[in-house]
Amino acid sequence: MKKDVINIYDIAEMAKVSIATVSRVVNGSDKVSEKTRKKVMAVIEEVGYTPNVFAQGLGLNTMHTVGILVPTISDIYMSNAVYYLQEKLRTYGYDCILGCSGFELEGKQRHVNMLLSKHVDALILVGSTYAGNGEHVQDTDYIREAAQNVPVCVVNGNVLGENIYCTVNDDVKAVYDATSKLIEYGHERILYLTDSQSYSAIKKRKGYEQALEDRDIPVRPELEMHVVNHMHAVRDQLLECKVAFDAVVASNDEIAVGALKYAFKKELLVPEQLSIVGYNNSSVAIACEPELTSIDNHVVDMCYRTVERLISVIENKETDLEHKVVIACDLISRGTTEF
Amino acid sequence: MKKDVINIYDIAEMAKVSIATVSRVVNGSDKVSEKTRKKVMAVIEEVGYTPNVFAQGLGLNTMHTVGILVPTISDIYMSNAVYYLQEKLRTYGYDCILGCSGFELEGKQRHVNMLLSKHVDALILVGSTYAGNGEHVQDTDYIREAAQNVPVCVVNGNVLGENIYCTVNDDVKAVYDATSKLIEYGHERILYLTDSQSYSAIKKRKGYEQALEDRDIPVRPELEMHVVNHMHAVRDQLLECKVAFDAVVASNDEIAVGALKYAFKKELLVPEQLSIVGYNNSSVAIACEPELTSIDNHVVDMCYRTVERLISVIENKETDLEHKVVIACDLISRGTTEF
DNA sequence: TTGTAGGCGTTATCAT
DNA sequence: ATGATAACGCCTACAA
Repeated sequence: MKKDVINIYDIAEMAKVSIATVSRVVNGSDKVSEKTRKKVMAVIEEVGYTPNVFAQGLGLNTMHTVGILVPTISDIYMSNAVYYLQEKLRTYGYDCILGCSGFELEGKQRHVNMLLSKHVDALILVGSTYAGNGEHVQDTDYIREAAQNVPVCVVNGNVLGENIYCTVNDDVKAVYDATSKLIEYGHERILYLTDSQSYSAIKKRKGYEQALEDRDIPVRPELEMHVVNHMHAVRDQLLECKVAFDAVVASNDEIAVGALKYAFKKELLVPEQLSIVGYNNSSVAIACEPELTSIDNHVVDMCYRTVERLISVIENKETDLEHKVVIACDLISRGTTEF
Repeated sequence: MKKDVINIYDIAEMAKVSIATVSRVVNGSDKVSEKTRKKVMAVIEEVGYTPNVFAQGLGLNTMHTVGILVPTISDIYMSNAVYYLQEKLRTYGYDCILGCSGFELEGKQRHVNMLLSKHVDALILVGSTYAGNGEHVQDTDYIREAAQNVPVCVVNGNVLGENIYCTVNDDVKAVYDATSKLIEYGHERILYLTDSQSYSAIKKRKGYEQALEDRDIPVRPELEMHVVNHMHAVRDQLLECKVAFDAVVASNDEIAVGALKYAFKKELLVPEQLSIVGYNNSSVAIACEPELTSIDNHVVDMCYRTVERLISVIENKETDLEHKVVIACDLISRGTTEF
């Protein structure tokens, strides 16, 4: 079944040169006469020779591969990010190897080690879940440890440490602006809904609270609700709770759609009686009716910037890059708000 | 920056044994005395030694890795599939390396070769785009070629060839049943919407046509529309077209939601004046209102079965497996149909 | 410009 | 049960 694999010796023999010469041709060395190069290339093309990556890796200790880790790929945000990351990496000649770590520390550590053991040239962690919640700094120690071996990038999270490069959204400002708009339009009882305590969730809440404080509106704890990340669950939770509210800021679009379903059930007019702002500007934001006003976090930019910086670290060994780059967000206005 | 990597010689020296013994311990050979094993393990644990995968690969020509190829990961169906595939593969000790090939032949070929050049132990192609459209059989030649090196699995597509294993949905039956139901409920002018000519799209249309024919309802070409896979595009296309219809069967949920948006714009009552059936039972199906009746293709089952069969091929070298396994679909009834 | 030879870290086949 | 040693396929000084 298996095709017999041909190696550098075969090529050398067929082209009547030494393996060193073949190697030079393959690696584009300029110390080869044009004539020999042509001769060798002809043979290579003819038999379709590809260098054995293991042997290459053994000597060079690299495979031109970067490891991408996400908590779960089964999430629109993550899968988009992975798509753009790998697309950009390809243009630089890097392939990627994927890991889904789950949200628990143990899984994260195991997967980081798995990727490191494959000798990836770098590690990209996608999602603020990798940034811990700021309370237990030691929860991100495994990242700093990994960074001793290869450069580590964190997309949408901030982790301090040498050889770690972060790209984050300006979540505080985005939510601050959205909340401010809601206040401008007369809303005072604004509900903040989130499903996590991650780095970015915390920043979003901060933006929410700051907007209220700046307008001297009290921040009420009962208006900061923790929910399960599922549309129906959010809807039901809202139906059961007794607090009054006239607007919702959600930490992702699914949650926001859950709020929309709540309004539908209660026969509230949207946006007149209930305004809703989502986050991520994903496809569910336009699947619903009215369509969701949502904050676009520019995943494409984030990913491209991340890869560009990473490449400059890998190839130029630049180590004095800014450790954190901030990407602005956009408010995309649709039918669930008056603005 | 880089930690000095320790190797099998270091361990051997520290444990005062030969590298052969260390290798045996690492690989769980039973030809090692309990005493030596303990001694060696102690050293390994202490310094945290992991075998170099390149060196291992060089000798064994495998990395316990399978390549997963999708046209794009930025698609709910694909990202879910990848998630379940890699999850299941992990339980068998295999990691995965991901490629996004796009929908063009050239990209597919390039990525298959890329994955093969990494010496993956197997290849999994996700999506009926890899099955070609049945017209140009030679378009799948590169898959048969790849199958000469490693087993190839196709999820949701059928490709003939030795060492190729396919898992497909019973799309014909699923759409046949859904269409039949619509007919039972009095619909006669049923629109079939699709965005592709892939293997599975063709099967869906076949189910649609057969259901009509079996009830002596003529199959009208103008009721089989090709659309762009985007909700708004579908809505607009329907708004412009002049054919009358009272039901829609779509080849995925996004398209179905597009039809729903059309109904909303035209102020049609759903499901009374327009019934809609989607496909994939994805998250957009429950984001809209009324929620979408959709055909669930049991991605989880598909993926698990695929991996199980693959493993039995890899590990037991079983080659007499059925080349095609069919997984049934379920009709999930929601608000866009009367049933 | 080209060739020779040593090394990369394992695994596996021999002896012992 | 253990150890010595030859592959595995490539890269790269160093020699010619």
